Amino acid sequence: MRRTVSEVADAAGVSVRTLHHYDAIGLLKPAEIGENGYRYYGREELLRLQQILFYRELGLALAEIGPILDDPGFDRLNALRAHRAALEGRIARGRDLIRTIDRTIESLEKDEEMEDCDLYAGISPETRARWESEAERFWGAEAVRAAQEKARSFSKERVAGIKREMEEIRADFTRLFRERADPGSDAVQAVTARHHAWVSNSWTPDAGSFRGLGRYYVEHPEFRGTYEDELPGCPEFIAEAMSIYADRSL
Amino acid sequence: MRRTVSEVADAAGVSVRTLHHYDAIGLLKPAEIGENGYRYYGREELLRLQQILFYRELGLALAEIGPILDDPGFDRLNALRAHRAALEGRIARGRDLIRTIDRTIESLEKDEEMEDCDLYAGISPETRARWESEAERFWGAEAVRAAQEKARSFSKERVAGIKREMEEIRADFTRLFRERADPGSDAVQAVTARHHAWVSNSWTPDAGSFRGLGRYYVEHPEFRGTYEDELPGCPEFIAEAMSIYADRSL
DNA sequence: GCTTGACCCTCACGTTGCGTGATCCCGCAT
DNA sequence: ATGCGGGATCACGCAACGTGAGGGTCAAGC
Repeated sequence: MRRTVSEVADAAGVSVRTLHHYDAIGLLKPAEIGENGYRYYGREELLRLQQILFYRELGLALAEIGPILDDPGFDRLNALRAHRAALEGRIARGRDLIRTIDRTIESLEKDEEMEDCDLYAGISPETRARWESEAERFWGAEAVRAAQEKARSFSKERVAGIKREMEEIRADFTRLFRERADPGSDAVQAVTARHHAWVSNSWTPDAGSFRGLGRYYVEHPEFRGTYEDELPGCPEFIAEAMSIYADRSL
Repeated sequence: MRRTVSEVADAAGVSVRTLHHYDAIGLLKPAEIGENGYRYYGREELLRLQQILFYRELGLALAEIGPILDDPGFDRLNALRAHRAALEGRIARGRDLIRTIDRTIESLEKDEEMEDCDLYAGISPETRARWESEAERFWGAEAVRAAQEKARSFSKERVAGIKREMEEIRADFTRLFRERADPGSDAVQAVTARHHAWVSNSWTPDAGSFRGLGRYYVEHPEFRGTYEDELPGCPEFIAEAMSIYADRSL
């Protein structure tokens, strides 16, 4: 019932080197070492390896796994909670980074293809894909496809007009956000109503259904999140991101 | 206008060692090196450092930043998109890990405080806090506080009855999930109706409002996600997680 | 002119979790 | 005897610096 390194390695899906390493740092010692110096592992060690891999999978450092397995009275709960909190922090940070990257991408694209007369010019393919999947969930794939079909038939002037109007509403929202206007105020209501009317005129496949409009708008690059949810970033985001450092280094 | 290492380091918020390192790997060379061997930086280098820090902040590797800054024709868009995709993968993985950790924590707690007669016994403080904040967003802090007040006055028998009923509904849902029952089927409708009725009787501060019930239930440890959204994990999740490796190593 | 303290330099090892050789040993089949 | 498919032990390499060790330099006060 003794297994060699490669047998254990194959069975557990790790490399031989990994077993050597775990042995070297004292995390998993072989049950027995032959006269020839060979490492031999038993059932006990296999179970321990399983647990090691389980905690490793959770992202715990090898140095932390040893104590957890060795001390039965170890406070696994707190160890896990701490690790969980760290993970949440990393996720939140990752989301921030993605937002910044999206805005960077959009800015770069704006610079590059200013002449593009597409309705989606200046909006990253990622964001556009998100919009579309959002819209499909609310209105159905059929309705969205029909709307896109219709949009393709618009004249250049019509497209330019729509884009301008969209820009105006965007500018209004930006101003309100900047001023941290009360969501219940008349000014916000007016812009929201104008936005809703515009969306229903220009975009909504079924004008009768306003469900999800808020969330649809949520994904606009400038206003990510619902109105109550989160304040938007500055449009000159690159300048803003740079200024974090510029403030200190100039 | 020439700055020494520590001046630049203080201004940019990095360490002197970092500047040494960037010099060593050729990412940021000083504008000039004095006869004494001192590094002196100019405005040009400060701007470059800003950009380096900007991209570093996005999580790019130093080895990737050099080419981006040096080659004006470099495809920044694709570099950023690739990085974005990597970030999304990391986030998704992080969420999976957190779910597994939550279930592990809950299981450990179940083992430890089985005798706890609290309504929330066996549910992690994290999950409970999420439930509460969810509920507050739907019903308002006032209503939730009142409901908790009322719950505290329940007799032990009443609490036990509620928990048993909750367990039954949970078991029903689990079975349906396991069988991958059609969300529109009568069986699912029946359980959902029973659940709604139970929630409205036992918990809903305002019995007239069912808004958000779905999302409320979503956060139940066994069914994370809406019904259409995501299948639940096995209750004996630890065994399941372990079996990933057990299959291979036994 | 000398000391002092703050600042600069260049090694060079430590961190994390192994991957990837290089070189040598062991047992079994031909 | 020979070859091959395992073993074993170093030991360097990776990313992005942190952290001393040991030793020159600068500006200022005495």
